[in-house]
Amino acid sequence: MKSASKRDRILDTAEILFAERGFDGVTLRQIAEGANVDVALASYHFGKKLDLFRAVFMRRAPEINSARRNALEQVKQSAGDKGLTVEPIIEAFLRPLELAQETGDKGWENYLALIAYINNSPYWGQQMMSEAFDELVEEFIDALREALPGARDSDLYWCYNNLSGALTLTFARTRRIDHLSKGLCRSDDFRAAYDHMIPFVAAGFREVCGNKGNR
Amino acid sequence: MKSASKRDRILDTAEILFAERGFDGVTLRQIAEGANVDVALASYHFGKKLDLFRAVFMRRAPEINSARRNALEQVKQSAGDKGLTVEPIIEAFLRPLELAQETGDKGWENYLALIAYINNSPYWGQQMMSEAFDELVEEFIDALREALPGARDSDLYWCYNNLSGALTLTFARTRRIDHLSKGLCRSDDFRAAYDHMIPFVAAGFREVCGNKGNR
DNA sequence: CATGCTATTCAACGTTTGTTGAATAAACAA
DNA sequence: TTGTTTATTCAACAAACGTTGAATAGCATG
Repeated sequence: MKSASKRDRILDTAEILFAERGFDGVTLRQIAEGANVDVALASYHFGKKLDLFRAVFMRRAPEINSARRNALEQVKQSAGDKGLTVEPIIEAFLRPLELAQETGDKGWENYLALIAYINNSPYWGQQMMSEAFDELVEEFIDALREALPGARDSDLYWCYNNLSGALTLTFARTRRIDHLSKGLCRSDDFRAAYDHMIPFVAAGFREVCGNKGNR
Repeated sequence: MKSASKRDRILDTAEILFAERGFDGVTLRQIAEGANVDVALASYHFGKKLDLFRAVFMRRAPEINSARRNALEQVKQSAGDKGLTVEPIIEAFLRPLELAQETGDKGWENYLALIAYINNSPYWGQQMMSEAFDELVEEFIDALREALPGARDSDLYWCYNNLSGALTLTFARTRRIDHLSKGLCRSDDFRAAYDHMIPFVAAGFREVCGNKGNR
């Protein structure tokens, strides 16, 4: 991170700090200090503090979307004319995030923690979330509708809400499960988190959205 | 809220604002203004800002715990020697919160939104969460272990994590599902949220924690 | 009424905040 | 080389921050 441009170092540091402490919990001076840069430089490159936050948020969103889109496309092709099933769709939605978290690039871990922060903040940020991700989410819900014929739309959306919540808490890596399980589970064991989340969520969709025969 | 003591008005207003904007997003002066009270009064009653936050957080926790404990006790008695099953346990864990949100007392809605905020904040608050709720959570996990004989402990904890995430997002009432579903679902329709969450989560537990025959 | 205790306000403190305009350095074009 | 644009620092601003100590009011108990 030392060799990156100062502009990028500001983004990287802001990503870390915003993810940890939220928008209001971080000062521009802390970001500047972490990036080894003058305070005024953040304003020069990004404008207001909120604009910097937005830049951090939008930087990695396209990469997530394209990874997910590719995975979904592959699931559709594999299914062929046998028809779509629930679990592979859920997997296509979730696994790209696990892979991002497992790259060893701490930036991705921080970014997803930032998403967790925003996704649970009612006051602001929802517009950013929708702008960045909703279009592709709709495509996944379309696929699930196809895999669960006869499902009510409202049921599908409520199930997606449950999925989103479970995923978000995993992003946050709060270490609460570490404490609760007395070390048996670790918040940063992404493999385990997703391996449990995927069948859990898939079973929930099948239960709530009918189609109980087709398992 | 006008007739309540100034001390209580501070707590009520702080509850609203902390839930909306988080600890760092709220100033003592905003709280004082909302409560129609001098700034210094918050410090007089509660000490530091963090102590006020803690007071807000701890105020309603016991009531949740006792409501949940009663519900769990009733489930155990109803089960008798037929043995515990998953869904009633989940229901005992969740329904008391729906009831709290449906009392019409906005304070409960705000309080639970505050919980959502803390539960997804990695930086701090986890100690408060554990202190307030973990003891009873353990009792619920014990009950689930009994209902799912042969389940691995780690599986139970990961499933609880999924449950906790889904519940938390419901607390937050971010209105994102409203937007996504084009008004078909509403974040403040608690009945619908819990009616979908309970079977969803129960199915997830059964799927992941084995015991697939006993449905 | 006087006394003591709690609740509340007032005024102010030393910091820290986000942001800006001018000054300087670096990179690049002609 | 110049001149121009971009990147970066410097210094400073007014505003807002949490917190405190002293002053005032309310309200009991004696």
